[in-house]
Amino acid sequence: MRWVVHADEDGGGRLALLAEPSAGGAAPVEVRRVTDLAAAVRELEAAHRPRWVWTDSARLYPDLLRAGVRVARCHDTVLVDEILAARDGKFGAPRTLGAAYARLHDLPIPDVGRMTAATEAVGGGGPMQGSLFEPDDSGLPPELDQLDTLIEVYHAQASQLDAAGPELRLLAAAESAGGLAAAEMTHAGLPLDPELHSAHLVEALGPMPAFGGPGARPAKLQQLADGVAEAFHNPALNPDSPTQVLKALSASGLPANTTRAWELRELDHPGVPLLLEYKELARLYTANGWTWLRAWVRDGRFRPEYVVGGVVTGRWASRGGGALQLPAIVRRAVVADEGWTFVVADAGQLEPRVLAAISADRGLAEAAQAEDLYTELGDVFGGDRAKAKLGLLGAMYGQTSGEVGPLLATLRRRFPRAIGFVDDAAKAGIEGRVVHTRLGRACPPPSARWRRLVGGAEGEARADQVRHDRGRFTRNFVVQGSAAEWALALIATLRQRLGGTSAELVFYLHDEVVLHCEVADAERVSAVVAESALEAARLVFGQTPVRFPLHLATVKCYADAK
DNA sequence: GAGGGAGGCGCG
DNA sequence: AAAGCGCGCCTCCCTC
Repeated sequence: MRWVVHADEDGGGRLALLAEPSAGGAAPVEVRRVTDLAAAVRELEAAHRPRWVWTDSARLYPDLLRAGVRVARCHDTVLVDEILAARDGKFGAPRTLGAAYARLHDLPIPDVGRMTAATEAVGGGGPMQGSLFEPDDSGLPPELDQLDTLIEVYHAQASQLDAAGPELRLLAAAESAGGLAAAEMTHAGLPLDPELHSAHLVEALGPMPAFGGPGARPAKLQQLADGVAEAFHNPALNPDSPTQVLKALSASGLPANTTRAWELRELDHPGVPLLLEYKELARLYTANGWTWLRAWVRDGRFRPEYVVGGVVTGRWASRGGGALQLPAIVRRAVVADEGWTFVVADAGQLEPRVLAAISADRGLAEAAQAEDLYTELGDVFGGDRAKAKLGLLGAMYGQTSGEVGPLLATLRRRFPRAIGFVDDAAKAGIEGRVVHTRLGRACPPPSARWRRLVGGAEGEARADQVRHDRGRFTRNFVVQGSAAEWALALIATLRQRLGGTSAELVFYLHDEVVLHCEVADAERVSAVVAESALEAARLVFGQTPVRFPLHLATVKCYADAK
């Protein structure tokens, strides 16, 4: 059963019941106008668990969640449109029904983007609007009925997915499930104790400065800054300024091309350790200090916004709060509620295992049956695990220099299909072709700038450079993107199977999920996660001997999971 | 004074 | 301009 949803601005909306595919016909069987959309969705969900067809979970679902309504399945039209558009070589359109409609009819893409929280906060909306909220930001021509148009676009997408085959249908369903999971995660929030984080900050930085603003530094940070200035005999030296630091280093006779930590560590000077410590703490202060805490943590929950498919490879991105870069020290303040615990699951060595699966390399697949793939691979390099890891990562990232070259030659000999697979992807990229993930997500075609540079107008070396840059990108795309599909399938399966437990998905980071559940449920939840991981592998890779072992931990504090 | 590129670093 | 992919977000610093 499929219900199409169009929401009004006032909590009501229209619902259209689609005919079963076997019955044929594109016209809805029934259309209802409701004044309380959340209540209507709740009722139909309880009675039928339909597949909901709507424009955009990111816009609609948070309101439903706030009203206490959850749904099992949906078709997210803008997410699916983005996948389909990518396969036509089109990227960067706004996530609106108008863009999907325009693409369907070969019209210019309307330039109506979603208003972000930030633009709303500063009173965006323009001088012509009577309210802060855009009444219609669909980007559709006003004469079109939005529900009818949504139905039309949905049918077109469904037939494109059917024509493309089961892999892409699976990707569309998983991406849509991801859209639901993302909204649910933001709704739930990651439990984070602000007092505890603040205490960690005081421990590292000293007390919070009484007055904010530029130049205000916590005590320990200021001491370090003073120490650096003194060591380089320059009282005015601002350690935040790479330009000034580089000058100071040079004045002290130290050879450095950049002020990056790895390069500074090579230098022998009393100011350098102070500078390194300063940089580390300054990073903490600016990225995850008290300002961050106040902006992003409310009522003991960190609530970032997730952008499903926000990375070209299909990985998620995030907006605000730096959710996908939470440093270890912040994780120390991520503590489960009283009587609750975290179940943290991360996939070990996901990308090389994915490579083994998508390339169907028997040798690598065999190694990928082991708990530690790199140790297993070490035999190839005389038992040297580090070499195995370096070589394989080099193969997936396109590294050729340094000691990786000879390792790669060995790997190529031993695992010809696996290395051949990424080599082929690199070759496609270099030649300006596109590559696809396991389930059919397409990488962007070369840009006009790329074609111009490859044309050679600016010199052979430059042309070579950009061609090989793209080769490394496509080489990695097939692996990273297929790994993202496994993770997406895990999320989709998990949220279906966690019903009946207290568990909620509260964080997701590329190859790692964090669930928050009652202590008594932890064992059962762990089992569900393990089963879901198996199911994800089956869904995405079919029959494969490759194992995707999970590292499972039940912990009170996120930082203890590692 | 807004905007954006560069440098830098956190995460996978 | 760190060998080697993908991001977000901070400050600095230059341009308009």
